[in-house]
Amino acid sequence: MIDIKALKDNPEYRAGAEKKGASADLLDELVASDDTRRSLQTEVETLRAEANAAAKDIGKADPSEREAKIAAASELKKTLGAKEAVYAEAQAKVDELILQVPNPAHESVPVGDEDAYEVVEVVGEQIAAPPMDHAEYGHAMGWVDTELGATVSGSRFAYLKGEAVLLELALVQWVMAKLVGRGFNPVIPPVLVREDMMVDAGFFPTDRNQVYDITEDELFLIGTSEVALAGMHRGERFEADGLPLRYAGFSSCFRREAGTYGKDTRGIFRVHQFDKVEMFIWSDPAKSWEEHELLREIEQEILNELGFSYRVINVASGDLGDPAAKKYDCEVWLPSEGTYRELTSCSNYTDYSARRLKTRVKGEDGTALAHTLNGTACAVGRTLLNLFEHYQQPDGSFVVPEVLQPICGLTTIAPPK
RNA sequence: GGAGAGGUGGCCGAGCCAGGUUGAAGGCGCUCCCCUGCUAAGGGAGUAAGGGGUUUAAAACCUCUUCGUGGGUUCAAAUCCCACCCUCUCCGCCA
Repeated sequence: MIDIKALKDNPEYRAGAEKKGASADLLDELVASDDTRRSLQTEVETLRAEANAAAKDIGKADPSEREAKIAAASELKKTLGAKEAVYAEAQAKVDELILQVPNPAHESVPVGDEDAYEVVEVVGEQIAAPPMDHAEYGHAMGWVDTELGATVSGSRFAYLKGEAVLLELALVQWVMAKLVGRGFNPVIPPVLVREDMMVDAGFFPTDRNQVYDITEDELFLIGTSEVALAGMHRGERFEADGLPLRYAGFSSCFRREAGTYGKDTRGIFRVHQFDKVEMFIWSDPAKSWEEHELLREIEQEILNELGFSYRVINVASGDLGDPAAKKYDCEVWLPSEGTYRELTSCSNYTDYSARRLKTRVKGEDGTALAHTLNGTACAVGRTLLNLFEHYQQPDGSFVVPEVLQPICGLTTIAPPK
């Protein structure tokens, strides 16, 4: 949720929202309806103050005067009720409009649609495709069984088997240890959450059709542990010197992938269920941009140590999504497709999410909304399939990345028979 | 799943049965001041959050909302009624 006051008073803030595609008409209408709302609020509150005073007066009044005073107060209540109805309408109008306004983009975000991204850094070479693409290789090695997954659960589900499981566990262990070393608190959150949590985390109503709904129990499967991590400090007020708070959540993630029929159908690139280590930071508003760079640095360090070729892009304003003021995507070179594909990303939501979560920071100049940031440390499934291509040898054998070897106890894995 | 108890300010905890000077006693903590050679102890004052308005250099002031959440009754609700959520204890079941 955005800051209406800033929208009204701060031209830069407004420009940032327009950069994200919010129309001038929408913004004008929001500001105007908020003005109306506030003047109605004053009227309602004045009436309410009168009614409160009248009620107190009755409590103190002599019994003989009570009846007349009660009658008068009763009339006042009717007037108040009518005004309240008008106010409620004005409030509803503002609520409806404000949810349509995205978090203003940071000044460093390139303006434009999806293709207007800015390449921040390119690491490694665009290596040639190995004999088998990730899907073929996963199947040949007996690591990924999408057919069985489809039989048991439907399309976009898979069984992960054999050494791939050991690789996954090693990846998670390695990444978690790294994050703990960076001051992150490890968390395994619930994967089922209530509706209000989905709303507060900013996923409902916009992404409702992407989320699995457990109707019977009124619970929803999270698409990322970000949802549950955001819930850890709802309504709290931090001391500024207690920040930043950094969490590393590990969970399975569930996505309906509605509207992606025919897209990325090979292997486990796009599946309904995958595991992910997610970073989440509660920051002092004054320091969130430093934290954002930290997230990028960690993501790059992970990619570097896994030996991937990749590039980092500064995502363009039109492709940011509502909550992010700025987002970096780390796209790994996928040789079989001859292109860079997104593996991790990190965003600064500034106060957009915290406003709904009501999470504040008490600092020297009073309280302010906290800033929240999140970033992928390791999307396990996609990392694995990138490893399948980067570490596949010409003879079909697989060399385990050095950093994972001591954890999973494997060095090379024999080619498929 | 069955039975019971309970959710009040940063924390503990009264108030609820008998609705009205209770935004909430008391205590702890915290802040400031006094006292004290240091420390400890003692004395005094202050101390909820959020929204809106007026004004200011800053402050101050007015007002609304909030006693788990959402409704209801009433001139008036922490207090009465309804629904929901959560926590705890006991029983049952169970990785």
